[in-house]
Amino acid sequence: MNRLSHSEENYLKEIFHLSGLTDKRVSTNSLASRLNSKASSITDMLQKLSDKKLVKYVKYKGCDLTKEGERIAIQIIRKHRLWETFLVSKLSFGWEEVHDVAEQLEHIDSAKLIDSLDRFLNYPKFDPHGDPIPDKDGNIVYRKSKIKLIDAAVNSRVEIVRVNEDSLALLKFLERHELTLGIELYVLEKFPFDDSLSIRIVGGSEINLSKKVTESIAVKFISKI
Amino acid sequence: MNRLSHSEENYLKEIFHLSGLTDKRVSTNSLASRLNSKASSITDMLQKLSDKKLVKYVKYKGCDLTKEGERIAIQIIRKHRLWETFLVSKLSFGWEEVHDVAEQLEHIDSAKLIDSLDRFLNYPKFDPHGDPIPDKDGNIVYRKSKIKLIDAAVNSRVEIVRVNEDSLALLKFLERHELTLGIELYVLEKFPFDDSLSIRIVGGSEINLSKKVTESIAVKFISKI
DNA sequence: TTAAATTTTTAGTCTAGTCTAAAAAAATGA
DNA sequence: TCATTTTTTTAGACTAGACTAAAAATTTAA
Ligand SMILES: [Mn+2]
Ligand SMILES: [Mn+2]
Ligand SMILES: [Mn+2]
Ligand SMILES: [Mn+2]
Repeated sequence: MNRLSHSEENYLKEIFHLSGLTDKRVSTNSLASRLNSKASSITDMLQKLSDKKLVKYVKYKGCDLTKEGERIAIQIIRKHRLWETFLVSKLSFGWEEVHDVAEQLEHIDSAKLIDSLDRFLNYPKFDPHGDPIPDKDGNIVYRKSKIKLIDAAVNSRVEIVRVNEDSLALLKFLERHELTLGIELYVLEKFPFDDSLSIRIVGGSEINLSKKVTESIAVKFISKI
Repeated sequence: MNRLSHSEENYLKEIFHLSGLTDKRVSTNSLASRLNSKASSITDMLQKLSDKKLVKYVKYKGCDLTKEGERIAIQIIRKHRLWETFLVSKLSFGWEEVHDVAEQLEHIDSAKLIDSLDRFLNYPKFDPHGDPIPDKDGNIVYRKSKIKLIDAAVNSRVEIVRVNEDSLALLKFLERHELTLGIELYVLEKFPFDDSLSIRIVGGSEINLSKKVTESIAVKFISKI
């Protein structure tokens, strides 16, 4: 297979992410908004990727990845997450600073480089936001029994295992309030009025979190309190 | 200044290298052959870079860099050489494996990344081939009193301080014969017939080196023997 | 000094990736 | 159901960066 352009790689990656969420066909418009481009551009590219047998595309019916397309998408995600991990753990970047650089680094084409980096980092399983890092062969081990904080039961003790990396502002907010990976929380009370949630950081202070925040944090259950 | 394309950055870098050698105007054809493209493409790009005030271009008279063009070229070279150093010293790449990957990595746009990398590597002065690494401000400290092996005097002891990285085959040849940076040699005899040169590695074996090889190695004088 | 060779530029074409505007298909809902 | 709205595709245009072929300028050398 010929080398793909950055643009083609970004399409494959985004199709993977979108179809992972819904586990079905990805619409032209949803891609357009994620890729910050116009629907007509998406249609063009889907036709090209379809010719290359990387996506299954049916006019007016959206697309999904072929086996080969998925393989490539996963390798790009692997690179993205390994680079993010490198930036945080070796170069002392903050977790809110790594995504944009990783968007560039993920397109570097060298199997030897990425496998050496993986070894250098000691084969990390998760990136700085708690997302799983696919291995060399494309296997992804998803964390089992992980729920959104918004769905956690009142009076439970939980640990933050993953945050949504899409928003810079969210990551800064979380950092500011010490809501980082591995931190444990008590879920105190839910407020139906605005769907906010009060938590207490174990050994720390009480905070009221908005729906927008509690939807973006994933936790694992530790115990009842 | 707007972000430059990979192609524009490669032009600037190559103009810098070519004008460094001759310290005068760079011809269209010399650029074409170094960049593996056609003279007409070079002309187009030079006109564009001239509009952007990155090169001084006079029709039919070649070009050279403006202050700003040179500044950018040096930053790209800094990135290239820091990445090569990273690959060799942290990821155990061989010195013949790093150039192609660095050609990609040099275009990653993040001042924070490159300055962190510099610190992580402990501010290296030279890359794996012995070329100087420009600092953050673009200062380049060239090694003083460095001569080509071909010009070294018979009966002198010298140390290898730099090799030409352009040819993969050369780097492999040198590796194979233990002719790496820091290695010391006795210059034994010159053979006018084919301009070859016999050397002995200090504590090692005698080797006859072709003109092509001795032109591509730079050494520093240690002592008479 | 001028004719021939070489180098460089111009003119025109191509592809990738994007866009806008218009047309067509699909989904919605009264 | 069928008219309206929404989504998607097509048609046509643009830009960056490359190419080939032909024209123009420069250099070489007889
Ligand atoms: Mn990311
Ligand atoms: Mn991440
Ligand atoms: Mn190099
Ligand atoms: Mn080098």
